[in-house]
Amino acid sequence: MSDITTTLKTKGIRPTAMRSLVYQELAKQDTAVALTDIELAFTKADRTTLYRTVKTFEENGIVHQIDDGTGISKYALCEPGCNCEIENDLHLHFHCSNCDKTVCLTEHKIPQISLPDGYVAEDVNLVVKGICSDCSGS
Amino acid sequence: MSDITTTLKTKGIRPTAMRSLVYQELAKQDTAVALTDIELAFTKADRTTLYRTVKTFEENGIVHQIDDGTGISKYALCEPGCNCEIENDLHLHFHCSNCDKTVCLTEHKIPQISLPDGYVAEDVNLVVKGICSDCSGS
DNA sequence: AAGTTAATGCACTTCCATTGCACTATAATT
DNA sequence: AATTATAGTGCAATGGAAGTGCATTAACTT
Repeated sequence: MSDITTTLKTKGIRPTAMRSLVYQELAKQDTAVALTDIELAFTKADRTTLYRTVKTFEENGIVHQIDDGTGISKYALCEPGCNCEIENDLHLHFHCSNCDKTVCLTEHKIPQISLPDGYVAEDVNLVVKGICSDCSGS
Repeated sequence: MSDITTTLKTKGIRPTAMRSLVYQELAKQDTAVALTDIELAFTKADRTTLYRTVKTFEENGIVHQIDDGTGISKYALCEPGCNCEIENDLHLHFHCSNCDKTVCLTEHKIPQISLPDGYVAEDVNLVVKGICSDCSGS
């Protein structure tokens, strides 16, 4: 039984062939990818299946969804030990306006935010837009 | 000549009747609004016109666009003296998952973010999701 | 192996953002 | 004031992405 199969089972997901492949594809990425990107990697699979696969991953804490401000949802595998639910564990994301790639800066945690009275924070999303190291040429 | 007309002219925008009305409508709001909201306020005007009006406002620094993670763009008038372009002037936004309203917390500035080498920041977007004071009942 | 439950694929819908083009109003020029 | 240029507005249509319903197929259970 492969590593991926074990991982999926551990998270309470039935390890189908499709899911293993999608997991593998996500693991290959060094950036967060859009559903369309995944779709291009699996021309034979249906978009809906990929959509639901990713959603399932998300619900089970295997993937986190990133809103980088482009209006297109991006997805990335959670790091080992990542706990997306815990606010303190949230990291920031960087979106390159040149190559349009979005990366997780997992080592950069989001600072504590103070809110006005009566406001209750459940989730924090911090996206920095600019030029990534690949594009800035430095 | 009305205040609004003057404001528009100062920003280099031709002060048409439509634009003054849209400005007025935005000024009334205490939250950031979606294009659809503006559309509902002006049933006689075309959606495209409103769309382009808001875009014009945005390009000329009268309005800033907010991506609150719902996938729907929200717009809000810039505060007097607001300079959306200057990174230090960026404030955070709060999106209530109960009433679906998005507010600008202009007094809450975004802390300085450190990035890995080679990354150049141009813009920072910080959205906190949770329950707003109206909905939390406190 | 039979039956139950979940996953997949297809078709379709919805929602918002955006564009092209014709028409109209505004501002500039004579 | 009439003419021309420039910019704004409205209508129609397109496109992209997210999401849903249902029939089919595959995966687990006993």
